[in-house]
Amino acid sequence: MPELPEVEAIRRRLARQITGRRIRAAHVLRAGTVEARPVGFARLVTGRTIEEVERRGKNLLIGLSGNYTLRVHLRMTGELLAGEDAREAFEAEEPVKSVRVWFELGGGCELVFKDFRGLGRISAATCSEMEQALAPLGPEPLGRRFREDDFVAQARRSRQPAKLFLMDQTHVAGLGNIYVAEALFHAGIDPRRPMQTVSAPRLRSLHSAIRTVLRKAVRSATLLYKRPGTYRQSDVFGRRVYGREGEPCRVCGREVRRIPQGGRSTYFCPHCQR
DNA sequence: AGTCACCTGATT
DNA sequence: AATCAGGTGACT
Repeated sequence: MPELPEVEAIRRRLARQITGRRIRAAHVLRAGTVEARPVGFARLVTGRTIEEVERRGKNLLIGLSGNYTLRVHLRMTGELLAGEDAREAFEAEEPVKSVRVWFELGGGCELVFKDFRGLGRISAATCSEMEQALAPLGPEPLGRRFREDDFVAQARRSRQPAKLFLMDQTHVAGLGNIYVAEALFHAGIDPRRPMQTVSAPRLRSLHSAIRTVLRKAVRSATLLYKRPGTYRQSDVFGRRVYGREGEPCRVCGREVRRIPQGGRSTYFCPHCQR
């Protein structure tokens, strides 16, 4: 489900709920979800205190005492819920099918990783191991290290179609199918066009479009996550092209098209994006 | 660079 | 029965 803005919204909510709490126990209900043997995983995290909740790209990073980090990647349908949210999630499901990992925290608080498709992943490692694992990720698009010249230079070297270039987390971290489509529309770039052939001015406008689109989405996702679960990203954000196949482009009125790229759907306006 | 597998469910 | 779904990594 989530791309950077949703993960950021989840992070903010979670930080308030679980920071400072101790992990009293961890239960792995589906072995495939953790990247370790379940017992080993539980042993690694139990007894540690949650010091912070951070985000890198689409990864949630839960900083634990003793220089440990818990990494949660929600993939398509993962949810990480704490406190009230966790309790509700548990109670709403009888029998419990989609809860994959369950943590008992101090003060009777719970932390639940739910994921009906089971593609999400959780891992635990020392901080330095985790840094290594995350090293391939490109810069945070909303951070200072996402520099326009670097982005343009990298783009000019790539023959990848624009859509695939942006989906590749090593160039920029945190974009997914929706926000790539929206950013490319904003910048007026055809998603099929090899990055190399996009003009420098357009690449600069893409750099800025990525930030604008994401900033706006973070704001809206953060507001909507006051009630997690009820949230459907597609209802929310003022999408220009994503999911609008056959509907009129909001700028030129022509039909928005959908094409397959990299095994997934790309939405764009062939008139506005060249 | 492209395709597929990983899972489950909703929709056509 | 087939296709689609906001992601990623492992294959050819």
